[in-house]
Amino acid sequence: MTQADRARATSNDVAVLAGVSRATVSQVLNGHADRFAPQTAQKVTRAARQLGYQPSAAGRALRRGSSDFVLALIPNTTFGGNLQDWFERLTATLAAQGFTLVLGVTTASVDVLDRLVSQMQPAAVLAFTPFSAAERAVLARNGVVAVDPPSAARAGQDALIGRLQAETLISRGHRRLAFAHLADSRQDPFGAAREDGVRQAALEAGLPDIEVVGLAIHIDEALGALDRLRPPGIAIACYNDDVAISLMNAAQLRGWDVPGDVAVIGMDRTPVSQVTVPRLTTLEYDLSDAAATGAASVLRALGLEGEAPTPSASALRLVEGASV
Amino acid sequence: MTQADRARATSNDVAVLAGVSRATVSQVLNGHADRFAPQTAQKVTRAARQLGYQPSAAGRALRRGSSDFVLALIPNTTFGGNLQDWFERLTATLAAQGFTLVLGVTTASVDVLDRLVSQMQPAAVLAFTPFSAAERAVLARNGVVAVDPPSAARAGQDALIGRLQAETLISRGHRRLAFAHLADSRQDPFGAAREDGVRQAALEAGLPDIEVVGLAIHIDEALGALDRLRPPGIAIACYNDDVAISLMNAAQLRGWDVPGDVAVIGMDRTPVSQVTVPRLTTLEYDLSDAAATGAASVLRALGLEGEAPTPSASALRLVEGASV
DNA sequence: GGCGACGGTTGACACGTGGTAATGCGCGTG
DNA sequence: CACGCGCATTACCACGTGTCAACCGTCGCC
Repeated sequence: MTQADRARATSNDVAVLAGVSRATVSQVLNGHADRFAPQTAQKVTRAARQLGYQPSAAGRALRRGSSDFVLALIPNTTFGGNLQDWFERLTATLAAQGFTLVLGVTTASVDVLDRLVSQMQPAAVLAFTPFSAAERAVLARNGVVAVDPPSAARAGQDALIGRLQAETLISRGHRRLAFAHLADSRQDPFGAAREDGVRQAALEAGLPDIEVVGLAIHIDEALGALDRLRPPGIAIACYNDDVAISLMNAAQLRGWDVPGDVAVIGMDRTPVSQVTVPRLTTLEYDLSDAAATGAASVLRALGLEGEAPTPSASALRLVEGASV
Repeated sequence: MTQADRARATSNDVAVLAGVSRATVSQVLNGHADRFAPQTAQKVTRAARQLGYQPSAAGRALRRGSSDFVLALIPNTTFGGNLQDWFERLTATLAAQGFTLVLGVTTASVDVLDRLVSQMQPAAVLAFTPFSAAERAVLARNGVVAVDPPSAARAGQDALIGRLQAETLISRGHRRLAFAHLADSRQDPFGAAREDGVRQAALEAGLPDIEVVGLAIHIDEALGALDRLRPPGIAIACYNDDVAISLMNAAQLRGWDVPGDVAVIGMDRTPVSQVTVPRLTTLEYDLSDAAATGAASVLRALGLEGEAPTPSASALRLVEGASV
């Protein structure tokens, strides 16, 4: 009732209310309740709840040398709408373990990251794309745990994406397959694994090896890439929907029919991909799966519980359009 | 050279190197340098620079009750334009005043914000969209400065956007103008001001009042909205590029020529907007302007220097396509 | 009955900072 | 020459937390 009425309650307030010393409060609330009599621990937890006690982040950070913040570096790509979903789930999972998620942006200069990390002293830094050497140095210098994107699981997931794209194309009768990368490799961290997934599926189906192109989101590059693939009769698995839309429009400019002459499948199911003519066939990725993976990685890196989740195709859903 | 070689330097390290007491260091570095002999102050600042001294955020926060973090709440909308650029500039401006920018995401539940704010005790919270009552309550309870979006400047900027869209359409000879909102008002916080901008420009040009539609990014809604505008001979200023692309594709499905029968102008210059057929005419917004506005608002709210910047059209650039 | 053992609890310290009361010093004046 | 006065510098405290060594009471054992 009077919870959180006034200023923040300190561990001393809890101690007074529970009739024990502050040291007891600290130990009970930090996982050492077994050192005390059960009724003492209960008194403490009850008092803490009654006061709505939340330990001061500043005090904790000062004493322990690192905060309870987990810094997630979001890539430069535009925010998909489902980022919010991802963020909410990761926040909830980490909050259950006492961590608080905050966001940073990966910038060209590491100075920003340096300042951010040295100020916040986060418990861990999580990224989607592999850390650069400079970034890794900054993190090491500040003694911060760097949580790499779970490359194994991630690669497995990406291979699944490529495989599913290829199988969709093959099931529609296409026999000459290609993979289209996003040219800027900085924005295409998952392309290699997806390309491999497409290749594997093609080989297993007894098709010839796939062809590979790369393009930036620019109509001239899309035209060039399409010409190199020698339509008609080409089926292209694309790194993302933007690449797919670029190629689709290039095909229209060249007078090729989609999907008759050029088949295209994307990835991400961006809103725009569902208003194109023809509507884009693409894959939707349930980010809650990625959130679980990310949270597990963080917890494991911090030495807490957390099993390595296996990549599951259940997070991938085929969005049927008319481009294959 | 040996700067930042090992662990963080403390104010004590600076004091030892400068040959003074720690309190002297604190006062000199906290704006009370005039209380000391010039050469003493110089010794301190020199030693601090040599060691790369940065005061511990935890220590400061513990002592002062609030941290030097500024929390920016990014809206749920797809963040058109270059978030990275905006983030970098705002970070730089705030860093010059000793503040560090971190990002949070606005979620439906305020619990996330509550936890974030109570943990971080930020110096200020900055948002793009007006705070809800619940959010404001959370901030007030935690004694945190809430920096409202500079609605006046923001509205002025949005009015400029609408005006520029309208003027572009008018200059191409279009006489029946419309504005297309994004249906989900939660994702369309700036639509009203932009619609007004279009309307004003139309009235000043002696044209009839504009028509207004709203649509989600879905082809059926786009078709419905287009039909309500009774082509041919309609020129549509759109809330963003996604809306514009949707309407362009709807026009193609209905057999209307773009821009002959239906003219469309977007906003944001998303990558995809430049590979459409025809290429979309749109506006590009230099986010550094918004960053300057945001930074000034924060500094003013914190009682520091900062003049209110006026909205300038210089931040807006017309990207010539072939859709008008 | 004395002594060691042991579980339960607590005082004391350190983390790094910012501010305030007090100290030392030098210099001018009576 | 002594005294006081102003100023540069210093000692100390508080912020809230986590942890360790030390303490205390009780029990078992010889």
